Amino acid sequence: MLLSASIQGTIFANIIPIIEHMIKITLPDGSVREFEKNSTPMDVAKNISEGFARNVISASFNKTTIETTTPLTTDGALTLYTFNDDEGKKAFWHSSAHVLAQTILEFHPNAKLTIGPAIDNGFYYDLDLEGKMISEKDFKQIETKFLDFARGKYEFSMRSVSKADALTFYKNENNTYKVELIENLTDGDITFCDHSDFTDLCRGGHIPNTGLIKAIKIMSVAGAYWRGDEKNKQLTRIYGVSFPKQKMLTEHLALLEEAKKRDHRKLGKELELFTFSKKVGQGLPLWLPKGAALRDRLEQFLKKAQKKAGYQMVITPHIGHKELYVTSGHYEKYGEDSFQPIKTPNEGEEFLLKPMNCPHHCEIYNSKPWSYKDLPQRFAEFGTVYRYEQSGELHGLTRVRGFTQDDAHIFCTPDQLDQEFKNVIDLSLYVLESLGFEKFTAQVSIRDPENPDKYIGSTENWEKAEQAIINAAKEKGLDYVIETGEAAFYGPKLDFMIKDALGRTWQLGTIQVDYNLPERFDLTYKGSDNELHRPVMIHRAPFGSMERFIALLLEHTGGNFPLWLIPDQAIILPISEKHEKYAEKVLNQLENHEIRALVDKRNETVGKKIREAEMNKIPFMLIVGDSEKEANTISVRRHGGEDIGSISIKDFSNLVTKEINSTLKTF
RNA sequence: GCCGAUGUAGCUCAGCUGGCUAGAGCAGCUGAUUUGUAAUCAGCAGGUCGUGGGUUCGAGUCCCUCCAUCGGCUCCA
Repeated sequence: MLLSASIQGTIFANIIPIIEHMIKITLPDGSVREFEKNSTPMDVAKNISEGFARNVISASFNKTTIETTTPLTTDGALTLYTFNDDEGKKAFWHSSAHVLAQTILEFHPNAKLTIGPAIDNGFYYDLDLEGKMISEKDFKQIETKFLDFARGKYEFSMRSVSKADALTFYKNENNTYKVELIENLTDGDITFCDHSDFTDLCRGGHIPNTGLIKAIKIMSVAGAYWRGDEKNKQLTRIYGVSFPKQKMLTEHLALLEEAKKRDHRKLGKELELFTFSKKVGQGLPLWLPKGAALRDRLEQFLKKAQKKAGYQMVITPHIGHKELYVTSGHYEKYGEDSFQPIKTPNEGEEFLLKPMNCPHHCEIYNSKPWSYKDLPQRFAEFGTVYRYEQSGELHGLTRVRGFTQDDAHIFCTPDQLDQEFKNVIDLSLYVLESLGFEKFTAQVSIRDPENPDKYIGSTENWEKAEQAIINAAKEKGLDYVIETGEAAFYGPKLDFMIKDALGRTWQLGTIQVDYNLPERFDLTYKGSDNELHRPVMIHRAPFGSMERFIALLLEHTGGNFPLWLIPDQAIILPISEKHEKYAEKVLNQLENHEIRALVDKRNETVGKKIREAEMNKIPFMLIVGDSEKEANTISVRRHGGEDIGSISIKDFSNLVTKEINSTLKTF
């Protein structure tokens, strides 16, 4: 559309004598201004104000990204972006990727360029260095050279190139990657971007010139497969981030440092929640007493809600006969990449460490005949499963080889599916809300229609399942995105995605609709028509896994867990040895009020005890000395320093209860 | 698994281009101190420098193997 409009413009300009012609530009605030035809977004910006124009780095016209130098030839809606806008950042970082590629070519003239997009927090460029490598030692000189180029204030300019010319250009460079990209493009849609003596295949969206980039930091170098496919060659990916001001880079790096303090691996160690041991094995978390207690509290919380929601707890073994997983289809799909089967010494029977609970729950369902009147049946289990994750994929508690799912499987009639699914959404939202997760995205994962052999089951059932999920998400008013090709092999799913301290997205809760396992396990129920019918199955885990959920909760709260969940709610700090007895008495009374507390009896100053209680993130410090003993009170200091003053234990208990009730609602 | 980096005391870190018995703070232990809202003082103890090889007169330091961890890629039932 845009292209044809500009071609038209060119034709008119060439054929018809230039007539003064005005166009109407609508700005985001709704105001309309008139400009001469062929004015650029930068002209518009200057018309608004010179100061503003200096900050404008990118633009979109009728919702299509254009250059700030692109002549406007028709009436339309124009949005101008600065670095403060996401669009502006995107243009800034995308442009930076061009300069990065130019810089790398200085050091490695034979490097083959591939792609270099802007990402959420910077940009990267993938190059084939043909055996050469780049390591952290090279970053400094890359940054220096980059800034040299940036200071050249080279303008970015776009030009259309015919498919044939584009192919010739990159064939001459022996760049098979670009050739492959161009071959998939339509002739007429191909554009190159030039700046300085550097040229790249590019669809556009740049800042006016390189001089706007004042600060650059090469963040890391990594291997990345061409087109994201493991079978392809691994390229060198260089990550960077750039800014229009040095100060912004400094602040950005400081922010990253801050985020590292919330890393669950660091906090988990500091707060003595969990640990790992090389001897036990990588990816196999060991829960310490405080962590285990916290985890148990989370489990009790969910069990209580689940009981109300009509779930029943079941328990299944940690291993299962290989045939079980052959039946479910998991063995075919994942068997090769799993921990290999355990063989019994005499019979040679093969067992697998349980990689998921669903097949076990199917067999529970199969343990007796069901009537439609019995459904839905909801079997829940905190089931520990083991999966062989490749060593490089392990990550703290978020990606492990042994973990516990807060799993449940709902077996219902097709008629009950919608309601059951919506009930699960309610439960999932209740869980997220109770733990203070406000920012999350709901992701609907559906099949990839181009890869049908990745999935089992009939197209008809898949369509039903996908529709059921989308309907439920809509009806519940979830803000959801649809991801094609992200479904499980047996069914589509709705996942709740949460970001960690560094902005990486993780899947927590999940709800999946499954028509396939019921087929494979031949699950049935007797309908009102006295015929056997197939139930539908919902797999769901509101936490996802205890491990990952607690990891994300740690990063979100920075270790300041909700009061109802935190391991130690209060610590009693006797001023000296002679107040120990009173401290014990206070502890006893707190226990009667079901407040989790401990006494710091060490021979240390109060100052030191407070310091350590602060670092241990204990919400309340209860200082007891002569005056408290006298008045039968406690002096309450809140984590962070707030002095609540000297109050009775009953008042303190009320305070704690009130605070807990404000965050923890009943389901 | 692949690319890049890291691995020194329980924790956080120092140890320059290879050169005396490997250092510090915190934690621990012992003693003194009996303390009022973010670190009381002193002493002691603690390390086959991730593992196994190699180069060298000599290796925490250089090279290789493996293991683990970190940042990515791929994968994620």
